[in-house]
Amino acid sequence: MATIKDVARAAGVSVATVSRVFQGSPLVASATARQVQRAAVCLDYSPNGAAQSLSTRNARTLGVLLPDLHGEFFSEAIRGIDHAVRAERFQVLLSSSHADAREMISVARSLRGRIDGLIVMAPDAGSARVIEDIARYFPVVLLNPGVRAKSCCAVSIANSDGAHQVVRHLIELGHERIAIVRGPSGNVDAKERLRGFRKALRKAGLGVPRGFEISGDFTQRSGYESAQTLLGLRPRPTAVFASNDYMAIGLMSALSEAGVRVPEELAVAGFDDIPLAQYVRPPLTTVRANAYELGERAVRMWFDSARARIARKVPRHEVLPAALVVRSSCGSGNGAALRPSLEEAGPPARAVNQIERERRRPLGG
Amino acid sequence: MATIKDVARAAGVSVATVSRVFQGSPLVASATARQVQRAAVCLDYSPNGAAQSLSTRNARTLGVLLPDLHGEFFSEAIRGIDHAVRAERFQVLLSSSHADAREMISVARSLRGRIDGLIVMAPDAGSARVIEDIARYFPVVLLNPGVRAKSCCAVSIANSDGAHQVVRHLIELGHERIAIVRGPSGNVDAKERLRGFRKALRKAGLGVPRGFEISGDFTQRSGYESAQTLLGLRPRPTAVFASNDYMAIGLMSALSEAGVRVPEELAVAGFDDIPLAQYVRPPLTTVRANAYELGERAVRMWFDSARARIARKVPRHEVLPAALVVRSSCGSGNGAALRPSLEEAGPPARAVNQIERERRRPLGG
DNA sequence: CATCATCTTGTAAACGGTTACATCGAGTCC
DNA sequence: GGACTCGATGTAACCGTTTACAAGATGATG
Repeated sequence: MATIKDVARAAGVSVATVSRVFQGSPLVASATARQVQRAAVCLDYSPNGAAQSLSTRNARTLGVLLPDLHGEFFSEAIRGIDHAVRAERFQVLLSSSHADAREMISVARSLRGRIDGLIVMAPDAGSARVIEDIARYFPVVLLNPGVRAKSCCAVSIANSDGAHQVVRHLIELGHERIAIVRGPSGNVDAKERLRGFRKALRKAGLGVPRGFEISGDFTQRSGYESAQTLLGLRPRPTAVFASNDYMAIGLMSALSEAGVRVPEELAVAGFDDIPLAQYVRPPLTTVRANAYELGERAVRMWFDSARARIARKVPRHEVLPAALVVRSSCGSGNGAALRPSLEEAGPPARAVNQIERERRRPLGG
Repeated sequence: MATIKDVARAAGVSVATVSRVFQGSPLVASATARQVQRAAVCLDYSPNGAAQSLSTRNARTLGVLLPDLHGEFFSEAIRGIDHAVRAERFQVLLSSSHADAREMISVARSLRGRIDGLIVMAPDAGSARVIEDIARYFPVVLLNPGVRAKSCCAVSIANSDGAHQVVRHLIELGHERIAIVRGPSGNVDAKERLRGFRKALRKAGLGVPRGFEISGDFTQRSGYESAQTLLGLRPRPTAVFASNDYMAIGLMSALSEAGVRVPEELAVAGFDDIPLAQYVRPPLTTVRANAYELGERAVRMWFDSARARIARKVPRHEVLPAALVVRSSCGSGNGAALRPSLEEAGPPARAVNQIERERRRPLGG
């Protein structure tokens, strides 16, 4: 592989000049620049990234630490991250499936010199110390954090508010016995959604009967299995809020097998609005949590705070609004209505448009 | 940030010794090693990756070039890649959404010095030259290639065989008018699946009536929209093979809206066996293309060929068997039968077990 | 013509590691 | 006790860039 020296020799100039040419420096005479370029092409040269990183002390790379990347929520988040990162001509170094905190820290440390910063998704509570530790090495942006790490920016989804909206929607439809399938204990999203659920019921003066908070772990299977518990409850709930779409879909699948009609006998709602939510039967009423945008924003926030080195003392925390998406799995059923959050700060216009755009054209038109 | 020199000074040794300690070299007296370790912990030191890469000429990083990472197939593939890469204590540098060949090449070049090799997913035909070009820089493994690039290893899915199996299954169920919803033109997977479809019909002595090959682009929406075309066909097909699961799901959604019963009035089959395929109603008969394993194998293949520098002249090409997964969307309908390929080389035992393991437990047991 | 500013280019010192080679003690052997 | 071996450690060159600084060329200016 050709190095900068080879190019310099071939072009009859010094390495400094070659380096300047490749950085588009205006200090090089255009005739010289042309010569250098010719030599570079001829030798098939391109600069060595490691050497550049070492010399300039930046890697033009952002690290991404994820817990595990199952499912569409993650893949959408990564997509958002990738696009935003690429817009800055940076690269993404991805590392996922971190079992425990120690492993996470050791991976983060091993990235020193290869990345300029880190996007960390740590949905498990109790990792505050881990984050603080990592944040000593690089500027970190937290994705959907439960942990309010003091030293870094964060962007999260309005979990509690979203859950609140969807449950209020159920209540407005006349439901009074509403159950929830919870997410993994320890998971912050799950916890917040549960909080929103309870708050909505409390506000409406409804209680949560014993056994109406069923445990789950965000997998389709756990949704599927929750059906059994659910159908055994007396009095039976008339509606159920699954803490994410995967569980809602697993649940509906089980209900269909058991011959329980949705929404007539049991209304089902989810959370996340994964792309498939609109394609299951009946289409799933859910809460839009835009994973793509979540990733995108996190990256933008990172660059913002990297550019403004000053005032880093005040880490920002953005909350992405969640929007109720009404389809027919809860029986209100025209499959078209969309109810953006009214409580939410910030204009929901964007999300609405997005949803409008992706709506399927009616058949047989 | 502490450097190796700081540690050396603090421990009262030379940088060479510190370096040795961090590499676990046996040449260091254990007392000295302890001192160094203490100093390192104290200074919160960890080695600079860029410097290491520069010095050793390896980056312990594999690049991954993807076309775009929509949907679960990609996220599963990445997951497989990530796991396999991590098992070798390497990192993943991810770069996706490459619009055109030029961009792909320029990104690949810019990675020089930061990666040791590349996994490239290039489902568009005609990129052979791009690949060859990139392969001059690093060892490349192709993921699901249509292009038979001569200079690099590849791992792909038995697209044609899989399609052949599923269509034969339809034929065995008695269907004679079978349509296909095609994938994007130019996409190699799509092309192969179409080939398998045609072959199965030809073998059975069945023709493909005019208009029975409907165009699509692998998106749910295109599946949804294909319903309209499909229902307009005379004579109407009794079964349809959608070239991937997303389209099959979109299609079933449209059929449900149009009041067409699946599988009674129209049998539907897909391809990929994405996790959700078993949770839609009716559960989708499809072909298992294990994306996770695809990614995993690609990485393993890369390491194999990296270790055996010799005999690189003979790039291997693995084909991952595809297994028919019979659920009820085609009407054979016990939702349990699994028919592994009989034509397939290699033992299908593994895939079968996997499918068995993930089968949902019956409700109310 | 000497002086000076301006452009262009080169020299060489970082950047933070790795590692071939040299060195130095302490045993071991005869 | 000198030669030799062997294990532990240090010295310094090298990896491929960037960049502060020096320096040479050129043309303008007084």
